[in-house]
Amino acid sequence: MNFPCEVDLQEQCPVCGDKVSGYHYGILTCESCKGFFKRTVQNNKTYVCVENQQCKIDTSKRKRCPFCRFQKCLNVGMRLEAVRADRMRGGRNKFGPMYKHDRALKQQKKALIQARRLRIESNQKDVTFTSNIHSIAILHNTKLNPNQLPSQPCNSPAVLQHQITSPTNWAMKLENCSNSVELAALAEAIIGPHHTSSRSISTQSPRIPQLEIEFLHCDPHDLQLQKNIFSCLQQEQACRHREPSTFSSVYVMADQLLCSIVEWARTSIFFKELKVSDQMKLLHSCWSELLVLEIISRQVLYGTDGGLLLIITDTEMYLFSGTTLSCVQVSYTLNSFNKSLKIVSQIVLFLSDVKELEEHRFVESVQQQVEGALLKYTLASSSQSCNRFTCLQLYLSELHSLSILAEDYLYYKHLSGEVPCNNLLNEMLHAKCCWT
DNA sequence: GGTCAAGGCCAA
DNA sequence: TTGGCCTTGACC
Repeated sequence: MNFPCEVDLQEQCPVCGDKVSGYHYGILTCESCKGFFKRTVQNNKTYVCVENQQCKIDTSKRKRCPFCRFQKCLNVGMRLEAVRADRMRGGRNKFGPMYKHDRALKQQKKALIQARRLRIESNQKDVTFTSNIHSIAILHNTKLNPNQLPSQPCNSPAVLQHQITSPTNWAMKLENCSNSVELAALAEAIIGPHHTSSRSISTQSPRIPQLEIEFLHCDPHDLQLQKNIFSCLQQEQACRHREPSTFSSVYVMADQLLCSIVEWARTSIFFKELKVSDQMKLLHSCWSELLVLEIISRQVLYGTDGGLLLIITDTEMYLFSGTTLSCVQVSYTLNSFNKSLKIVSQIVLFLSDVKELEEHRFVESVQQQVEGALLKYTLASSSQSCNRFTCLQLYLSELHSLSILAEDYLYYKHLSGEVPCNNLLNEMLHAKCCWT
């Protein structure tokens, strides 16, 4: 992952990049842009751009074009209604709770970055890979097989060989895709063409373990996803000349879910506006969180009673009950938010603290808009919305922890070569391998 | 009483 | 006109 050596705690004004002095008119800005926005609104000023209305605004050029500066103020989220018509001084306005939640979220974000950095440092200090590996499994009334726990050190010849013969670079292909159709074509190229249109899944597909069938039935509306998964499983069976193992089946499903997540992201509001390079950086940073959220969401929406459970364990088998409990809590909490799950996904997508984004200010303003949207949704949907909003933020932290466990386990499987080849999940894990 | 986001003031 | 600093006052 792309982590800077030092997290920049000094906020920059999203309009001009100057030092932020506090919340002003809805967002964090510098004193200069605060004053500029206030004067413009209070005095009903109108400006004209002598260029093409796309002037660059930074600390040195912000005085040159007030038109573009004011447009940028509005674009990054400064609120006209926060300027008081009666010019009353002092006091608080209606944005107070929003500022409070935004601060809490930023604090949480910093804590997450810190935790992630500590974890990476901890991983780097470990001599063997098995000392801190965690396991993730999708179970259905079964227990984890102790044999599934890692036993191979990461610097073994087999692992090194696997790293050398890594799959083709999916990221480069993604960069060349300009729309969802091309992306779907790429996904098909990665997983192989599916022939389910002329065949009956029930008669022609490989023998799939019961738990995977139940998993597929979790989302009866997602037929295309089911077809893709069956197609991949058929291909996996043909390649290995035997039935896919339970783990391979789960891996294929996770990979296909990941493909659908990427497709959703690339066509979603805000994200599609970003440059492809920024899209890739964000996705590389949060794919595992989105994947875990997707799995939990499907569990909540389609299989809450006696269905599949996402269970996280440590290497010590008997320690997993506590984490399991928290995972179930996440599910039930998210259940009450099921209509806003895509907003939650947007938060995860844009919450990633990725440095060196070309459009980092746009991403920051989107973060605020998405958080605002979720707050509005919770305010409109429940009298206890403030508690729910705070709760959700806490569970986002839990989601992040779960995703780290999932990544670790899949990463180990990736290194040990136990996974199906040539897929998106492998590419993400291979990228992780290069970054850490 | 402290905090902090409003508006106001004024030198450059 | 700008932008740094000051004053104000609701909220905690």
